Amino acid sequence: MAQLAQVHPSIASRVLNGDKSASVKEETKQRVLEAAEQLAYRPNGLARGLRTKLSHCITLVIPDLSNPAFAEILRGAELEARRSQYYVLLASQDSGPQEKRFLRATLESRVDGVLLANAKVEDRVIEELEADAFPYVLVNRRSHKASRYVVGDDHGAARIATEHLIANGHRRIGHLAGPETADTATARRQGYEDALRAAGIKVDPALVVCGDYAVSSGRVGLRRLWTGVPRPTAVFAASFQLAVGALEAARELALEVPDHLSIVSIDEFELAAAIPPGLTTVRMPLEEMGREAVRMLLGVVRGEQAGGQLILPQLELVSRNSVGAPND
Amino acid sequence: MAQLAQVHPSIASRVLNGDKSASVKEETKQRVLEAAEQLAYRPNGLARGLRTKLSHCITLVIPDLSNPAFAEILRGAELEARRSQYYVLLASQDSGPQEKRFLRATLESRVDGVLLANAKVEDRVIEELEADAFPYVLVNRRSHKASRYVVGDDHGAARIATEHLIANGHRRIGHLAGPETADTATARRQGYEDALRAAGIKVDPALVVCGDYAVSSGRVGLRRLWTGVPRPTAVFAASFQLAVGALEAARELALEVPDHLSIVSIDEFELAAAIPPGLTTVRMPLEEMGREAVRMLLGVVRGEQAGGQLILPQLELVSRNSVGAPND
DNA sequence: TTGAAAGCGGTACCAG
DNA sequence: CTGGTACCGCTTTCAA
Repeated sequence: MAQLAQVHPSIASRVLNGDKSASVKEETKQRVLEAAEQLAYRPNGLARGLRTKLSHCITLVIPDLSNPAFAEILRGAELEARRSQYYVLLASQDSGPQEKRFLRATLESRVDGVLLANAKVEDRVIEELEADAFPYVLVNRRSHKASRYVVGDDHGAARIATEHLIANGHRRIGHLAGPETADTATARRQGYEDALRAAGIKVDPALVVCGDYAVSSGRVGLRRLWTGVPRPTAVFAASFQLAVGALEAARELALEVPDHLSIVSIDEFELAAAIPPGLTTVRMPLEEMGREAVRMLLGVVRGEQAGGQLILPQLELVSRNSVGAPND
Repeated sequence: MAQLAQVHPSIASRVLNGDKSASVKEETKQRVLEAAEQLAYRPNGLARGLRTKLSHCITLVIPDLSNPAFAEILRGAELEARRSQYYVLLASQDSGPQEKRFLRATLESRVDGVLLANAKVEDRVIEELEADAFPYVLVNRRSHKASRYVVGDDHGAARIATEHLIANGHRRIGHLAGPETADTATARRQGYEDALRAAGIKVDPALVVCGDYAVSSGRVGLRRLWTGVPRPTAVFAASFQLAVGALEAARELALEVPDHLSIVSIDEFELAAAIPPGLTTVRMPLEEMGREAVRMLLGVVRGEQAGGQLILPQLELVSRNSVGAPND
């Protein structure tokens, strides 16, 4: 490349990197640019990375690819990364002994930073990252150990969902909660409880079932709620999958939704419309979370920004047909 | 690292890479190993890659993350890559002007190979890859231009689906086909037609609606089919999303499934059980496709294998409640 | 304004 | 068996 332009490699480097401080004769610059164009020249990323200590890659750790919420986050992350000429290296956590494993890439200095997306990250891992001062950002997960995270407004979303039920006249509102280990789940539960209290409704622990975010949890959860006392007239599900499971159980129980039971959930997907009778949801800004997390991470990598806690406010109630008035 | 063990870096390298041909005194070897352990030493991947010309990364190009089928493929790919100490770099095609763009990584010699997963890859791209002798494998997509691909048995799956309908007594079977530009779609259509012919049923083009693989296509497609002549008693949808759309339309049309209309589709997901009345599907080995594609790709990278065409045979009819006898 | 040289952190191929 | 050395392809500093 350099020889085609008949210049020294260092000059080529300066030109191609748009080094402002370097002064290069206009004619020479042109020669370089033309040569580069002609050869469709692309500098070797590894060599460059070796020299500059920047790999231009980040890792995204994701617990479960089949969860559409993570697909959204991933998409946002990839979009934003690309805008900054960064690549996203994927580490799905189900691919073996977690722990250090997914940090291998960081240890090999293959990546400039890590995004931890609601992974069941051990606090220990965060501490280590923190101790090494290695750039990382939590996505969709808070932690008091972590100095940087990007999350949605889980509390607010849960409030909106619950208030929607209350506005429709419900008083005995059940909650299919996510795992107690997930702070998204606890925040949503908080929001649910706060909405009830704000409406002067007593919070009844018997109306809350904890499980994980999976479809099967929603199924058994709803059965439990339905056979319990008091029996709810509406249910707020902490995740799309939980709602799907609940709907499934309702069907098995021959319950009409929303006539016998109303259901709302968090996280909006195209499929929510497809499942009869059409699931009412609260949209969380998942893609935006991915974007913002990358933005924050790259800010840290570039040393422009120490990071911080970002709570994305955008919420939207997507009203369909799974909510109606209580029937008793 | 080398200095802790008090050996020359080259020795350390030999030991750590388990170079068989090199002879190293047992004691020295131990010293190196201990030092490496103690420092939790990980060689710099970039430096190593620069030297060995192997980045230990591959790119996976995916058209659309929100399609669960690709999530499955991705998962398989990631699993298999990890087994071979490889990293997967993600390039979702919706992230901007495609074309060369997603090949940037290859041009920067950041990756050792590319997986093209049913991307709407221009033939030109394939030709280029071929011309450069750059390792690549098509996944879930055939092309006569391509010397290597891994696909499922689309034709067979379509046959199984259609035959299932026939076995249930249907004769007027409609088909919601995928885009004519996708060879998976054409293969499925072929399978559908062949199954009909094998059963002595005349193929009627009026019973086939082409669209894309999206939910909305399924909705308008089913409406078209239902209002057309002849009116089908059953429909074979070429994708899960198409089936979802069809189910949606059926609901709008107040059709009972399967009483008024039977539906089968290809691609098995957990959600298929969740959508009333429970969608009967034919499972395609998506995860396996991802795995095998990576396997093939790495074989090529290592020069052990020229590649070839791999058609994964595993198919499975997952019978639920969306298929019944025709009602007329 | 340009050229030369060093070096990022390894690996590979020598000679000792 | 071990140590030296060159070099992968680029950036950066310094001298010309």
